[in-house]
Formats: sequence, C-alpha cells, structure tokens
Amino acid sequence: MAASIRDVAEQAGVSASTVSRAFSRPEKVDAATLRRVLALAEQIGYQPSGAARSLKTGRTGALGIMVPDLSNPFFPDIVQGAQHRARAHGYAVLLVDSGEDPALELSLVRSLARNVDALVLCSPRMTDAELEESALLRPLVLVNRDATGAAAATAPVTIDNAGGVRQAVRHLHALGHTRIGYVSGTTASRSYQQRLAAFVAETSAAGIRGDLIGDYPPTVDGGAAAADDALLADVTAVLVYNDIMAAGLIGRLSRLGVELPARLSIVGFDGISLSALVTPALTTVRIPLALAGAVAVDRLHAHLIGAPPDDRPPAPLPTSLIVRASTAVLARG
Amino acid sequence: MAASIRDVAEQAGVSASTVSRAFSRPEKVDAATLRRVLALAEQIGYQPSGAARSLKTGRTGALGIMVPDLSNPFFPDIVQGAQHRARAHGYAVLLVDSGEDPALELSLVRSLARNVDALVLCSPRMTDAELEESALLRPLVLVNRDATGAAAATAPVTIDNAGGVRQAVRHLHALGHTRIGYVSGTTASRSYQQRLAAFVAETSAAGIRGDLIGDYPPTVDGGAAAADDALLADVTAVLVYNDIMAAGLIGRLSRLGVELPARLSIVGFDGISLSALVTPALTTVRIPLALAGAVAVDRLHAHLIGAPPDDRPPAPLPTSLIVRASTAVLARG
DNA sequence: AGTGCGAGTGCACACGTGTGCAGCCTCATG
DNA sequence: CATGAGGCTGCACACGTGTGCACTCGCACT
Repeated sequence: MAASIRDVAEQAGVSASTVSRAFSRPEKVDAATLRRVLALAEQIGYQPSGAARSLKTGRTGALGIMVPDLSNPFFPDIVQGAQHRARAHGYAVLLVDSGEDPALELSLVRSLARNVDALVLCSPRMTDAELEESALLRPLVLVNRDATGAAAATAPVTIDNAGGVRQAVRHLHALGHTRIGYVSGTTASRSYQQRLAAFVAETSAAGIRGDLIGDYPPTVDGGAAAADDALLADVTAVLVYNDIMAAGLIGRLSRLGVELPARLSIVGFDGISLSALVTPALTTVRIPLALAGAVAVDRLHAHLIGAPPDDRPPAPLPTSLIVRASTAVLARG
Repeated sequence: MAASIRDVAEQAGVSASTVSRAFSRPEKVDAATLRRVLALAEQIGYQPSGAARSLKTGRTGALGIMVPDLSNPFFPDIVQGAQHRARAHGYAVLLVDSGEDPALELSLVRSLARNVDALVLCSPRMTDAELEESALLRPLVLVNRDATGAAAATAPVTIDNAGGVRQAVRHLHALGHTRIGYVSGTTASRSYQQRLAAFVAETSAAGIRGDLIGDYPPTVDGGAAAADDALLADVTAVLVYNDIMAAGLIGRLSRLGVELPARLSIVGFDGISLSALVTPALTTVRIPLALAGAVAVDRLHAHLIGAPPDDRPPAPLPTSLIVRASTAVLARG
C-alpha cells in the first residue's frame, strides 16, 4: 500500500490539509513547513495519487492524441513533438491509432475523452458532424484539418501548403522547367485540396504549364503506379503530393532504367526522413511536423489554464524547401 | 457536471450499489434490473468515472509504453501493435519518448508508473540497477532487452537475432558468396551483441570467411561512413546491423557510382518499411515489430489478471528473410 | 411446516485528495 | 493598548465509485 497524504502529515506533525497544499498550492504554506513536509514526503517515498486528485479536481493531467496511422512516418514526428511539449507542461500523453478507419474514430475519441483533459486530433478522417460532437466532449485542437463549423476550442494547426507549393514550383521554374506535372494523391484531407489548388494557381501565375497527373492512392504503390503516366505526360518535372508517393515513383522509374533527374525532375512534399534516403535523394518541401505537435499542445495548454483566446487567426506553419539530388537544371532538348 | 451513479440510481429506483454492480459486476445483478439500469444510464448519458474507479480499485486501466525515439521507424510499429492489442483488452495507452537519453529514462518511468497498471519498456537504455528499481514500481515487460536479474514481472519479448543472421548468411552463401562482411553498429543493445556473435558463428559454421567492418554509429550517416571500408574489404557481400545503416550505405555507394548489387550484395536487418524504398530495394531480415508490441501487452495482461506464469522460457519472435534486389548471385570474377 | 440455500439488493464505509470556512498568531497601525 | 489585517493552519466535508456484510425472498428439499 502506497504512502498517503496522512502518513506524511502524521510524521511531519501537521494536518493533512497542509500536506495537500504543500503539493498543490505551495505558496500558501509557510516556507519552513513546506521544506519539512517535502523532505519528509521524499523520505517516505510519498507520491500524490493522480486518481484521487482527478476525482476532486476533475482534471486528469493527461492529453489525448489520435493519429490515423502511426506507421505512416508523417505522424510519429508530430506525436514526438507533442509528447515532448506535453511533458514540459506536466501532462501525460494518451495515444490512439485509429488505423485509418473513419468509422472507428468517434468511438475512440469518446473513450479517450473520458481519460484526458483535452484532445489533439491529427488529420482526423471523421465527418464534420462527428467532429462537432467530439468538440463537445473536451477542448480539442485539430492538426492538418480545419473545422468548418468552429468546432474546436482553439484554432487548428495548419500547414502553409500554398507556400510550400509555391517554393517548389518556383524552384523548378528557376531550373528552367516550364512544363510541370502534379501527381496528386486521393485523400479527403485538406492538404489534398490546398496543394492541388496552389499548384494550379502557381503555375498559372508563373505563366508555365501545369498538368495534372492522377489521382492515385497516396501510398508507395500509388506513386509507382503514377510512373507511366508521368513519363507519358509532356512534362520535364513533377511535383508529387507527398514523399511516400514520390519514393514509389522514383523506385519505379529507377527500375525502368529512367535516368533521374535528367529525364524528370521530382519534388516531394512533407520532408519525412525517408526522403533523404531514396536515390536520387529527394528534393522536398519540409513540414515542421514536431513543431506542429508542439504548437497543438501549447494551444490546448493555453486554453486549459484559461488564457484569453487569441483572436487573430494564427499563421499556418511555414514550410521550407530542401533541395537535394532529384531536381536538376532542365537538360537542353 | 457529469451524471453520477446516484443520478442513475434515483431514476431507476435502485440503490447506488446496484448501479455500480451493473457496470463492474453485471453477473451479480438481476437481468431485468440490469437492462433497466443500463438503458437509463445510456439515456442520461452516464459514463463511469475512471478517476473514482481508479481511486477505489487501485487500477488505472492504462498501460505505459516507453520508447527511446519515436522517429526511429523501428518503434512506431511496436507501439502500433501494442496500442491495438491494448485496446482489445480495454486498456488505454500512455506513451513516453525518452529521446535516447539514458539518464532521463528512470525519472520518466517513475512518473509514468503513477498513472498506469503496467509498463512496456522498448529497448531501454537504462542500467540494470535502474531496471530493477523500475520493476519494483509496476509490473513490467521488456522488449528487445533481456533482464539479467529477473527484474521484470514477465519474460522479456525478444527477437531471434541468431536465426535472422543465419537466414541472411545462408542466403548469401547460397548465392555463391564466400567472403562476407558484417557492418556493425555501435549500440549497447543486446541485438548488437547477438547479431555480431551469430555472424561469427554462422560464417564459421558454413566454412566461409566472415570479416568485421566497423563499428559505426547505427545511423544513416554511420552506414554511409562504412561505405569506403566495405569497398576496401575483401568481400563480395555484407550484412549490415540494421536497415537504417544499410540505407546509408546504399545511398553512399550509389553516389559513388558503384554498381549494386553486382559489385556488392547487401542485406539489412529489421524490415522497416524504408527498406523497400531504397534503390536497389533492400534484402533484409524482417522482425515482426507489431507482433512484439502485441505480445508484450498480452503478457502484461495475463500477469495483471493473475494468470499463472508460464515457466517455459518463451521462444524469441521469429524473423523472416525478405529477398529483394540488393542481393545477387556472385558475379564470376 | 421447517430448514437451508443461493440470488439479489441496500447500507455503510473507505479510497486519497482539494478547498471553504473559521480560528489562531503575528505584526503594523492608530 | 486596542484594533484590524493578513498569513498560516486545521476541521470537516465532498468528489464518485467498489465491496463486505446483513438482510430479504423465493425455492427446493426433508
């Protein structure tokens, strides 16, 4: 049986209340008593019971985070960033993986919500209505999805997809490419729409051709499947929806014996670690994933401690272009 | 204020005890009463309070899992497998990432232990003594590390490293290679020792030459740094400590213009998804990572419900060789 | 009819903590 | 010295649940 607050109180010759205050409201306790109580607690090995504390305060000291698929390298970095920041604020982190099953998400959120103070939902696949219901359960912040109906407690953490696409298109344009393809991945995500729209806008703004290639599934196989279309398309460079697809595309083209980047320059998106390891190493638009997780936690924490909501819509997280070997100056035809 | 057990009791015309039993010991309650109580609870929207339940029972209904680095693709798959299985048993999962900091691990385990019923420690870097102390806090299962001093509550989840190395060596031998190198990664892990020892044993048993190349850090850069030594060594094939290093090695060799696998056959270890995406695609020894996580959770669950401990030391998890394009028949010199 | 038994239910209490309220003491001020 | 203020502490209670114990009741058996 673990030591309780009374044991410490008895030993220290104070009341249980004082011990309680020593841990939860240290400033309300005389400095000398505080030292004595804490030292004694340390000696006995007393640790406040989270359960009892939760019962009284209604707070659990934990944050919940849901991801669609932890084996997708996009998400571990977000979780890592969130976890690190949560620890800094004193929260524990409860993790749930929905397995990319939209129908499962709501029930997972329901059971998760009972054990946490607030929720981080990463790229949730659930419907807007389900999102609304989730937001009723607990304060909630969305990562990589925007709430149409102001469901969330705080502003969603978004990525500057348009900026990233702009960097990629300009990079290719600067290398001399004027016929660029966009290999799109079929997802319901907001990234899909934003990147696609930005591609159309940016190529048009630059006065160069922008062809659509796809849709394909946003997977390695999807990228591989796009290889033939990419070769047949009348383009000298492609921007791919994400790094995973780009890796599939590169792999397939390599196997076909296509010279890269001479025949085709390729730019990925996301900046996952994998992108540096394919051959040729992938030029890509890096997303600050760990930062996204950290910002999400910071927003929730601010909300939980009752900080005044920041009315200005927060800026989307900036992307940065990482230039590697998969893009090259347009070969003179 | 959320509905409590009393609200349901009042509405249903029964005592609070009966409602409590309806949720925790349904078989102790009359079928008709049970139906009525549950229906009413559903209608009111009552959910049992985890905090109060924890306070009474001492159980939290949660499992803790600690990993050294979630951005290392080795670990997300384990976590995913553990999480999925934990959910099946009705546990929540608390995740902690130690950031590869051995000094941090014990304090993380201490705070984690307060909120969970049991712990899964993946490849812990802490000392044996610290491990002993951790095992005193909560039932604990080790993944990818063995306890020298029977510290854990249950047998560690281990990998059949020797079997995997054997498969790899035989594969290369069958392809005609008789001079094989082993690019080793410097880690304190048990895998390091086991794989190295198995390599020596297997090459010796096969009557072929087995040269050691290394040590190098077990990272992409470490693998790249090993490239020159691998070329200078008088070998026609190498087994690499893990896929990450192998990817670095392949990348560096490709950049040097070395023809793969003609000049050098390469086998990795772990079977992370990345291994399929490098060029040439990596032949590797696959470890059932998700299974490892699942088995860990199953063992803890069995322990928590008081199942009799299985005295037979459990078999290490089997590995399987995935043959891809990075290994080839020895070219006639 | 008397007895025993088991199923179902209620009562009372405990789990470990936070907090409003009241009381104490000290100290500064009038 | 009288008074008030403020810092510190203790008392008592509540948070929502699980569970041992006692009690009732219906039923089978002697």
